[in-house]
Amino acid sequence: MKLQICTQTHESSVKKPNKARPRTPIREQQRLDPSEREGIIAREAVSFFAEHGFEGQTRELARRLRITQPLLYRYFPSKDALIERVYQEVFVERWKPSWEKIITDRSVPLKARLIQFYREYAAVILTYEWIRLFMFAGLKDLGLNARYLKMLRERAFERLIEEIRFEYGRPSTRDLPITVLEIEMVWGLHAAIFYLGVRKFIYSMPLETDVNSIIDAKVATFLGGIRAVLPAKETA
Amino acid sequence: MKLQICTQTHESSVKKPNKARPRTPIREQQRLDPSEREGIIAREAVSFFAEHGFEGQTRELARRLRITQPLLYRYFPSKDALIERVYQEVFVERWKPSWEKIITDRSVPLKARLIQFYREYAAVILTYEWIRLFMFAGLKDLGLNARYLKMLRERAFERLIEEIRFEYGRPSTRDLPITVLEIEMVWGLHAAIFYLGVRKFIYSMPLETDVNSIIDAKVATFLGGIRAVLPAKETA
DNA sequence: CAGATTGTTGATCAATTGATAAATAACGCA
DNA sequence: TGCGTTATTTATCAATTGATCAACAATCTG
Repeated sequence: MKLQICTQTHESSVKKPNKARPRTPIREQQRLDPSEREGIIAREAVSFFAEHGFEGQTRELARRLRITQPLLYRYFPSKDALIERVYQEVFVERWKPSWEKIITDRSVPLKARLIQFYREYAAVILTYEWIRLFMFAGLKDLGLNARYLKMLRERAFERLIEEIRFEYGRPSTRDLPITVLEIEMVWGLHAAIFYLGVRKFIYSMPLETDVNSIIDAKVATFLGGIRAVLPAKETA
Repeated sequence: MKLQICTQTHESSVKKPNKARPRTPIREQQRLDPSEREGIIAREAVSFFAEHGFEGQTRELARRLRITQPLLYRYFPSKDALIERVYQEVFVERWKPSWEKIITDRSVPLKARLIQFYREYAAVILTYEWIRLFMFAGLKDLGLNARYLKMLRERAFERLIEEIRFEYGRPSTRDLPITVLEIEMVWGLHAAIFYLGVRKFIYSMPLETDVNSIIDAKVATFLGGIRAVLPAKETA
């Protein structure tokens, strides 16, 4: 018997065919356009599965949506299909192609590029939904995480190392493959940022520090440290 | 009317009283001493829940143990009690009090102490069971993770910072509280190591490098970096 | 070997839970 | 206003799943 909190977006459309139902102003169930309903379900599913994991029950999700459980199956053929949509919504849609441009824009100093990229990237992944869903997905296996990280490596990490090589006058990664040490350094930086999200959204430990300043510091340390593991300058 | 598949455990038990069973060396069901059975169940539960999460079904756990599902309830009053035992087994039993001595033993150079501690600590937590159970517990909430990390901070991190302060001639943490920056540096080191386990056991990404050498490198970087954030030397 | 003790199993319950189909009702259109 | 379309609900199924209890049987004791 919970308060009928209106879902902010629809209640106004109610008075559509006039008639002015002077009844309780309480939100009524309504018929929505399929695409709109589907979007609402998908959005709520993101939040729901992030909180409860993929074992969360469709009935409770429906309750949060203030619809009945079978209606979910009108829009998604199965629970797995809904989860697939959640992945799409979070791990694909939230990737910004502009990040790749930031990294490679040599008109900007390298350090500034790194800071800008990691700040923007952190703003996306350091959220309750992203961090928890990524972890839930990993524990469930599925190749999702490996696939995502492969993309992250190709689109961001490898370009990033190429830029660092260039900055310090080292051979291109096309001529001299990325070394284990180099990629390990990048992983280390990534770990530091990602772990902030783990502490906050999985361990429930409030961060005592500003994320951006942590990122700035980590990037500075990173740049200082990676020089030591770069391949030698092209001799002769 | 189900087929009476003999549950592999009894058919041979027919010829009951001893007599040197030269029969197939196949595992026999047997009456075990309660304490022994309990230990076996607890051990398998650790492995089982680490793999499937706490939503893993008691029936499948029982199948892995080659016992029937109700027998679990002879030794543990509920599934939650069994899970509680799993926590105990992994997060309490595996903590080594000797670690605290390693950190504070000033007859050994600081860097060597740090390396020894983190190597030993990593050997314990960088396991399939530890990493995954810790993450499952975190996602399920429960205060477990916060409690564990509080202990880790008190028993290890704070002593560690005290030793670093001493090494560099800074005021004791008893006189000057640990700063946010200091503890954040330690978290960073911890994150780097922990993330190795996440990559391996949650993302299923094989590590290409020796863990110990990574630890050595991280500790070295850490020691170099933390000097910069230590409080000023006691003046006058 | 008889009888007691108790570790173990088979049967079963009640609550969940993903999924389906028929009934209901809101909306658009003539 | 009446009718068709279809978004939504009600009712329900079948498989799961944590938990209980009486029956069974292995081991011990006298």
